Amino acid sequence: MIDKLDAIDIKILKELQHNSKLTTKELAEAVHLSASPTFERQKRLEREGYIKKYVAVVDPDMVGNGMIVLCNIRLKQHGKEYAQEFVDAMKGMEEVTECYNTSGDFDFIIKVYVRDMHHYQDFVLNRLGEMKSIGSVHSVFVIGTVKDTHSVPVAQ
Amino acid sequence: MIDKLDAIDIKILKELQHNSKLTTKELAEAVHLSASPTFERQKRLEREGYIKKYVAVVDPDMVGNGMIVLCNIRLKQHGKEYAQEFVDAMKGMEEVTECYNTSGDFDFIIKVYVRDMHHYQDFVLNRLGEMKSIGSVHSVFVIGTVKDTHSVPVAQ
DNA sequence: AGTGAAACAAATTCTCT
DNA sequence: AGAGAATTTGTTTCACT
Repeated sequence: MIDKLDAIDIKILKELQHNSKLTTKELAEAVHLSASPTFERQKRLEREGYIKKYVAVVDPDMVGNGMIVLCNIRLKQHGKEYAQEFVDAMKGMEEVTECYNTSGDFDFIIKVYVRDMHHYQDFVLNRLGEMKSIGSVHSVFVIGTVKDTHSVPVAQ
Repeated sequence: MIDKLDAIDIKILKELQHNSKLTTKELAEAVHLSASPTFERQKRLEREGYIKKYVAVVDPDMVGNGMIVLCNIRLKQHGKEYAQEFVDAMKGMEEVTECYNTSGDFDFIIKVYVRDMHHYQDFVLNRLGEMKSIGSVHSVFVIGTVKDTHSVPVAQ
């Protein structure tokens, strides 16, 4: 947990969330330590699960999926089967990158990346529309991305 | 753009979005090519902006910020000054990891990572509450994360 | 826990096809 | 464009503090 981390561990997490291609030497300089303890700390953070994985961040516009829709979904009923059908379907759809069970008027909110409005229409009609678990869909369109850090805050 | 990518480029993007720690040799095996052309393709994808950066994915629970709130915000007025104050403030807040300008009843939706409800209360009252640009705030709490890939779909 | 050197592996470049 | 060898650079381990 967080209280097992000292200031240097926190700095390492912040640096690597920003740029995981830093060499051990560069990271060591950033945290004012030599390479081997820095390396050992990074491995410990991986081993203990603070760092889940390392990924490349791909530009959605460049790969032709620059349109983002936040889609609020209400299930038809709140039985286990309906929820399971929905959850399994979301996990299998590539264009759905995030899916949260939420409080409020809707049951779920999903983030969908598509090429354009035509593809979104196809997604809603032919993919969501085919599911018996879904009661209603309310689409919120992203007009512009103001901020999208790929970092989680790390408490000090 | 996407039409400049062949099937191998797309495979490389998919693999690296899943795990950027693959060695050139491992990536080469995955795409059935030898190391040097694979390496050259990866560099090209970086150079041309398909890959924006490489990051470590940190577990929010492990670092004590496991609570997610999706916060819908309406500005008081739609003048440029108000929007600018809001946007600049969002960029400066670590707990706000995403901020989108949206269609619909609200102007923006932000994703906030906090420790617990007390911290969220503090965030709304003392951080958002201090801003003259904000008209109203509607909080949607994340009960559970069903899916959170750190990947964008790459069209085939 | 940290340092610095040594051993090892991977990234990067180059030449040839 | 891609393959394979050669070189450079980074990772990982180890002996010492």
